[in-house]
Amino acid sequence: MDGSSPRRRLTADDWTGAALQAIAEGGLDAAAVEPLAKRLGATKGSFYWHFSNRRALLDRTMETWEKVHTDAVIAATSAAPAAPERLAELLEIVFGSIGEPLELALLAAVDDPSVGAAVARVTERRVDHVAGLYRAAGLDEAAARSSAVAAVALYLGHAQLAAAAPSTLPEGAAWTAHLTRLGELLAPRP
Amino acid sequence: MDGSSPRRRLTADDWTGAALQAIAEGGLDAAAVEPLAKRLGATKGSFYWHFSNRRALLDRTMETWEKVHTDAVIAATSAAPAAPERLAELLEIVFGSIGEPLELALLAAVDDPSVGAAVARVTERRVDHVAGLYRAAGLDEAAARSSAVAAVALYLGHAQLAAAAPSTLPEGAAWTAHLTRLGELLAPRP
DNA sequence: ACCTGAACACCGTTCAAGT
DNA sequence: ACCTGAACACCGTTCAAGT
Repeated sequence: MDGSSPRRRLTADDWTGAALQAIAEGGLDAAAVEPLAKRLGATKGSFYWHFSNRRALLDRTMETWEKVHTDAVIAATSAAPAAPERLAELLEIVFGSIGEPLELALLAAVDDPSVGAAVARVTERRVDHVAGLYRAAGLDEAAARSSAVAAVALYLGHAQLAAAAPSTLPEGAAWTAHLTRLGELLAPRP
Repeated sequence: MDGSSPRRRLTADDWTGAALQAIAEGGLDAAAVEPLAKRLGATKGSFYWHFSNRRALLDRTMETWEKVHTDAVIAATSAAPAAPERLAELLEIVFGSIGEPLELALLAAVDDPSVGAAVARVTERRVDHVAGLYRAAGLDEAAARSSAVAAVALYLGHAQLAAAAPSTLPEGAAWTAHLTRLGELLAPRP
């Protein structure tokens, strides 16, 4: 009986952790100071000791997400040497992560400045990374970048369809395979 | 001096019109009852005569957008007979509309139930329409649908990149042409 | 029929006061 | 150093009262 219930003193990480959980469960709006305080068994006044305002909380929360999530994805896809065969593998990993509640909630909330900026940074890193793979597969700089942007756009659009209009999506492994094949098609070479 | 400034009595359409304008300018949050009332020179009480609550306003606003926007796009792309050559033309029209402030604001606000539902319905219609074009181009039902979903996903993702990380996008007509070419590549046929 | 004005709830923010 | 409690502003919502 120690790490579970109402501790007396809180850290900033307690607030960002609660925020991430709230966002995954109820969208960005759920990360409101008063509800979070209730969830943590504290008062709003306590919050304002750790953060200057709600915006600061969201910024710090997105920083955390950025580090944990992006680094994980990039690490997972850059462990082995870059090669044409790795392309399909990477895209499978990327397209396979579609549907995580937190990521869907964040994509749906790019309206918000903190979320929008973080998603933009993460997206840029993804594009860079995928462009590197296309380069390693033999494309020149410009073609690699165009193909990478198209691949990431396809991924983002698919995630949005999954979130906003799931009934439109074809189902099953055949569709995933189709998407993966598309990722390779995006590169304009015979 | 009649149709311009502070009329005495307002209609529901005045409120939805003001809402659309506010959303395009400042995002969904800008469509708040009090600011809209100020913009229209009325009180919040007046709003609640025309609508039961803010949600009802957003629903009706999205209905308006749905009719005006989608019908326009579909009409513009279904006037001529469906044919393989029309595919590139349609995709050019669709990809060309990327960047309209209102559409970007709505895509960024799919978080909201009213906006999310409307965007979902519009997206489904777009998929149906594009699938019809792929069928007319010779694909069978399943392949046409997969290709249509992929094309729309590519469109949505591109719009999201334009909104959230514009600096990532390659520039100019060459890139638009690349996208258009991709739309055709999405259909798996030699 | 359409609108005003005052009221209340909820959440963001501040701050004096407590431990 | 960290937190409570009361206060105030802003926006959503209600409603009695006006025209």
